[in-house]
Amino acid sequence: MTQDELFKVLVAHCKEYGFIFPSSEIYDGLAAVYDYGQMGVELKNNIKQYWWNAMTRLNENIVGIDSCIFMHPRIWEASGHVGAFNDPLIDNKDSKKRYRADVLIEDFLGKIEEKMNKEVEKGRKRFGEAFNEEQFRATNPNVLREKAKYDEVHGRYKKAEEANDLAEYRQIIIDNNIVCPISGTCNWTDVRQFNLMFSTSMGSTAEGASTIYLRPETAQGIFVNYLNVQKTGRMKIPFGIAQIGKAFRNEIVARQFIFRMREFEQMEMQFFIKPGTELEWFKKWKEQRMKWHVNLGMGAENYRFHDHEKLAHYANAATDIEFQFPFGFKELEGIHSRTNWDLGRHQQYSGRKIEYFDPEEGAAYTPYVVETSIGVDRMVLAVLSHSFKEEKLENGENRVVLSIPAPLAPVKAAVLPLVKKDGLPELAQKVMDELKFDFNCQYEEKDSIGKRYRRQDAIGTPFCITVDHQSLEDGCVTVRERDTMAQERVKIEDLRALIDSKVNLNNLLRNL
RNA sequence: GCGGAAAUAGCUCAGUUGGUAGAGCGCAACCUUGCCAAGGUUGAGGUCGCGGGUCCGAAUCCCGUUUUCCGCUCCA
Repeated sequence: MTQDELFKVLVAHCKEYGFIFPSSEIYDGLAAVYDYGQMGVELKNNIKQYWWNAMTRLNENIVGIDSCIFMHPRIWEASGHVGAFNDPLIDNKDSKKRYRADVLIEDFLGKIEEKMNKEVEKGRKRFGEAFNEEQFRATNPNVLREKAKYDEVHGRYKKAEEANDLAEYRQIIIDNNIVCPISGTCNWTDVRQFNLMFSTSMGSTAEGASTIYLRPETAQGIFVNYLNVQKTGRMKIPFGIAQIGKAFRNEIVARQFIFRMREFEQMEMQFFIKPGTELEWFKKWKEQRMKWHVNLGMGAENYRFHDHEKLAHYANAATDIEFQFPFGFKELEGIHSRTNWDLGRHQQYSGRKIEYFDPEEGAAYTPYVVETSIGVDRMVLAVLSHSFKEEKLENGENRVVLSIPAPLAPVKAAVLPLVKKDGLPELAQKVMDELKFDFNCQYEEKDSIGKRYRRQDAIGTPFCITVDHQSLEDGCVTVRERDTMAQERVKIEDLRALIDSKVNLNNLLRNL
């Protein structure tokens, strides 16, 4: 089976066994929106708990918050999202390629500059020692011609940018005969604005309503609460604030199942530090986060760092932790050294002083930030795609099993009476009562025992506990392990400790 | 958003040159059995994605539309 086919089978499996459903399915679905089902939500909650506890319990200097999706609109101006999340896009009708209109124009300006520089180089060669670049640029007709063109286009471009004049963008492209690099033609569509932020209005009357955005990232909720947390929690630098929450991006194309959704969930931690120490902390968090991933036991070879060469406007170092998904190595988590850009901007836009008085330094500064940001849904997909296996058994039959790391498994144990008579269901219910407070358990008495084992394999239940006739006499049950299918007899009173030793999240956390 | 392909029962699919839908698995109840997807009986479940059109008659032909997949494009 190719990776492509495997992915399709996985998507079908997720639906069939109640992990992930297409949203609004009875109304034909809603593009790139998915709902978590009865199994998916358990898996997702376990992942979130693993992260939350790793952050807030294992680090005394990291605390959590839960900020709102609605935030003051000015926050998104300060963060740069209002500007940068708005791309003017244009399509070439012949090649069917889409470009950012502003990038096309900027590339064109770059080419003019190149031409000017070439003329200057020619002049330098011709005049040798006597060459005066400034004078040459001011007098050479070839250079002046290009310069005039550049100034004209640049002027129009800047004006259009300021006014957000989409028609003018297109006119600039047409007037200068800027062609598509693929088709070589100038057959362009209109320029359209794509706002990647969802907006809605707050206020119940139309007149009093103001436009607000659904947050495109959870990070800003942390930054705007920096002062609150630092002061009320008496936090001392270095310290971190963690948050899990929904974010929304109006992606032009959202695909690959839950890998890129329009509504998604993030787990972000912003770590506030002294300026100048950011690269040291960046390195530390890179290591820490990789350790958190590898600790799940899904194979260190399935992860890698991908350092960014082109950095975002706010960052002075950035890397991704990539995971080997069925469609290749893709970003799972981002770690960014965000400098003091965000806090600085909020200081500027809000007018509030956002600083930290460092007693050791005897001075105040705006803290630097190292961010770790991971997609919950991507994590769910990583676990599911890695765990999904189709095995060929000795008897020639196939078995579908989800080898989910036991502490993350939705159901920890299934309690199964071998037959539904002779008092076995009653004893099995007692076993359920023994276990249900500590673990998410399922009770099943329908169908043959083998079939029930397979059903539990398909949802990744680590343990099946079978109550048989002998159990009535010796108080022992059969514990069947998911991955090896090995069985052992265990006393009912020892079950809790045995299961706990394998599924307790704290065992994972202890290794961090 | 563009191009290509697809949509029939919960799932996987069949359905011939147009004649108002079938299978296997699954599901529910009961009987029999009991350690790796057993057997039997009975039953529920589909106006064939949606909306138009052609036709005496459309799951089937035509147009539109929605959704999904693949490829572009975009991706802090």
